[in-house]
Amino acid sequence: MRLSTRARYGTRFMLELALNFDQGNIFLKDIAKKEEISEKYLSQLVIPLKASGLISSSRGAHGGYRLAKSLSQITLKDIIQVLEGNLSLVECVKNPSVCSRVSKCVTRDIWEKLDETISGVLSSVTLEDLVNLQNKAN
Amino acid sequence: MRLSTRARYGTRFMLELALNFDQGNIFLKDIAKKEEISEKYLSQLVIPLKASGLISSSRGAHGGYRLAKSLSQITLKDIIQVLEGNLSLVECVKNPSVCSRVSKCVTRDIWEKLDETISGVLSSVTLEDLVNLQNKAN
DNA sequence: TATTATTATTACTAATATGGTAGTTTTAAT
DNA sequence: ATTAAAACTACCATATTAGTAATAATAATA
Repeated sequence: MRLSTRARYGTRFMLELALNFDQGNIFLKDIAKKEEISEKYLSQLVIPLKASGLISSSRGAHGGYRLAKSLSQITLKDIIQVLEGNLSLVECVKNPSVCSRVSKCVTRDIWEKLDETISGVLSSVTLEDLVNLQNKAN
Repeated sequence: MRLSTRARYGTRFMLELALNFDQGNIFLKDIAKKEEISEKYLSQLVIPLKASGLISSSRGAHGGYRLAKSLSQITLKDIIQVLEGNLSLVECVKNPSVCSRVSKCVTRDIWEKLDETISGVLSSVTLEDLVNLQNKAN
């Protein structure tokens, strides 16, 4: 039950965009350096983030990335969902057809409850909250 | 962020022991058949469960497995912790020395909070609860 | 229009985790 | 002695994770 590096790195990338929301386009290269994440690897994570409409980008000189929504409109759930695909702890919760035992499986009910709890936490935290936390820490 | 098959299969194994708590030793083979889990694979999961003192076993004819504690004393957290090792979503939460950015990393605070939430849910569910759920369903 | 700095795309790779299978040994009841 | 079970040991195939590398497309600007 580990959070993937995709999700963790992607969240940190989004946080950096949030911290520089008013600066216009930010270079991926700069974020990679500041967050100590491989530039090439980060450039893979950015693809689904852009496709989902959470960020937008400009090519060429003076290009870069920027958030496509306001800080309070982007939750951790949005970000992690995009980077991990299915947020569910167990496949059968979202997709019951993968297991014939679903109807008689009590443990599934628990995993479902746990899924809901996790989603609740993740959707309650926005980029705005992270920025506030960051500012308070300094 | 998936729950491993180890954790899922192991939980179902423990639930079967709980459902047959008063029957004495239960054969792993029978549980494997009923739960449709590979017998050999299940026999690997049973090793840490025994080592942790959650179950005990007898060899030879009329051998088998049984719970080593009462139903209300075994939580899902106990089981999953044994089978997955570290319950933490992110390594740095339990083991800060793995990352030099820990002191300045705001996202880590969120992962820590999420860890606590998950632990709370898992430690609130006992085998007794699962048995009650199962009985109510029938 | 040539240059430069950036994102975008594609292809590959090494390491690790997952989900097993197979065979042998030990143990204990009958 | 036989039998039925757990215990132990050694593999193995596949998927996932976490990258690296090289190249193409794009857009500002000198």
